[in-house]
Amino acid sequence: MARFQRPRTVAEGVYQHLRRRLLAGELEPGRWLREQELAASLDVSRTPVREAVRQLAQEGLLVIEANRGVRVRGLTLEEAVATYEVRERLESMAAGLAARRVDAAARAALDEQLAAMNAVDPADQAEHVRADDAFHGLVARLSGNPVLQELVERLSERVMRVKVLTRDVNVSAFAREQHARIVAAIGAGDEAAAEAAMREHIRTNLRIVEERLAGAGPGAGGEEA
Amino acid sequence: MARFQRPRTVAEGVYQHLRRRLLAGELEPGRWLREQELAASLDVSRTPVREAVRQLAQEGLLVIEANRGVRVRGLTLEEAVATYEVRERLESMAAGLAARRVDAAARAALDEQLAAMNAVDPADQAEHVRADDAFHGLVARLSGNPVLQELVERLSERVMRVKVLTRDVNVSAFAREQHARIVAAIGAGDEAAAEAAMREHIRTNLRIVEERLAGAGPGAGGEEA
DNA sequence: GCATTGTATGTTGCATACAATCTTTCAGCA
DNA sequence: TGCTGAAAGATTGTATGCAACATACAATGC
Repeated sequence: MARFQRPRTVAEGVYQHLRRRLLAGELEPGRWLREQELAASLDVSRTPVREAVRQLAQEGLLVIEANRGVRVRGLTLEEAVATYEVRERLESMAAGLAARRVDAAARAALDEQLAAMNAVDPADQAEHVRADDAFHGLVARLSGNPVLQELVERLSERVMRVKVLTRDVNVSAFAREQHARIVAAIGAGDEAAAEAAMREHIRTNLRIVEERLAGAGPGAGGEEA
Repeated sequence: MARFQRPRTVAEGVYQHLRRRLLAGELEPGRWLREQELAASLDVSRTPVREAVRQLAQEGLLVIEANRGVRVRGLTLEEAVATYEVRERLESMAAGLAARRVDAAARAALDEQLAAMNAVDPADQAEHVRADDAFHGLVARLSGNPVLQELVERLSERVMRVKVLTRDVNVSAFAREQHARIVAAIGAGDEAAAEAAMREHIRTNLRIVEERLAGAGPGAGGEEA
């Protein structure tokens, strides 16, 4: 069928399609994906499918095994913890930089995003994950450091994956308060406070993820030899 | 001719070939690369060339322009500074973590790498860049955080590119002393000292890059609309 | 003279056919 | 019964042909 309107290229359409299904948790970890099958189901040839798959593999969502196929990548507890540890450093750095160079437009964007997050239907898990990701992406963008922004966005895919696999939506009033504190610190131009607020926020989330992953056992799985 | 021994796949061979030429500064920024021409010169088809080019583009070494071709990406001063700022955070984090979990094997590896760096022929610029990159990669690996390691390695390509384009080999005795200090701090298990030493080392390099890029004008260029 | 449109060209983007490689299975044999 | 090995099957990896797209330039109408 292949009805993607937005993307200019077929390969990009396939990429977005697969990425969406992966981040939604629709394709469970460990599952085999065959290029031929994907191509047939999307009514395109193997070539653009292959291109999309390679890109997703490089981003860490798929694992290519030589002459064997691609599998949906799982997440170990160690990997999730490692991701959050790096995230803590990068995003607190971004928050600090954003506070240093904040202006009226930045404040408006942050307030708007904050309002959008609070307006999300509490039952809509996927939408919450998306909104939270957009908030963190905005902070990264406001840092003014494009390299930092790129790395944060790259990690955000794994973060979304962690959230989906652990069902960590973190909709609590506590999370809202942390978000508000981050926005306030950045808006006030208080670099140290912004860094600290972001660090605390991510540490809180890490604790939640650790609890759920540890409680659920290996859970996500899919990383055998 | 296509004589690559190591890689198992042709696409990987093309990738390594192009990557090497790019990091060596052989392919100047702004230059157009045509798939057909590359394929013909390597005596392979366009398919693996295309795959390699896409990967290099995603890594930030090439820029794809729709239906027009790929260009070798240039580096602006802002981008170089942004890269080093992020690097400072990530690699100091890595040094600290490495110090926290250091053991005999790690000490041996660090000493060995340090000796290898000091043994490099001072005239061999490319070898110096490689050895320095290997040192930083080793520290990242010793951090024990695979996500951190991956990001550092990803940035290292741009770092090498910055070094080649600015001809920053930084062979000075000062740099050697900084490397030694980093190794000593990690070996002693002094987390704070290791972080500080790495931070200082990268800041020094940033200053050198800034001077050279600013002095040479836009220099590397190649980022027009 | 200027703007607009038509056309030529070079490049990527996609589809299909073929080759190489790995896994698995099953027959033969100790 | 367990083991070796070869052949078959399945999947990725590569090559090639064709179509679509973007740009540049010439032609035409205003």
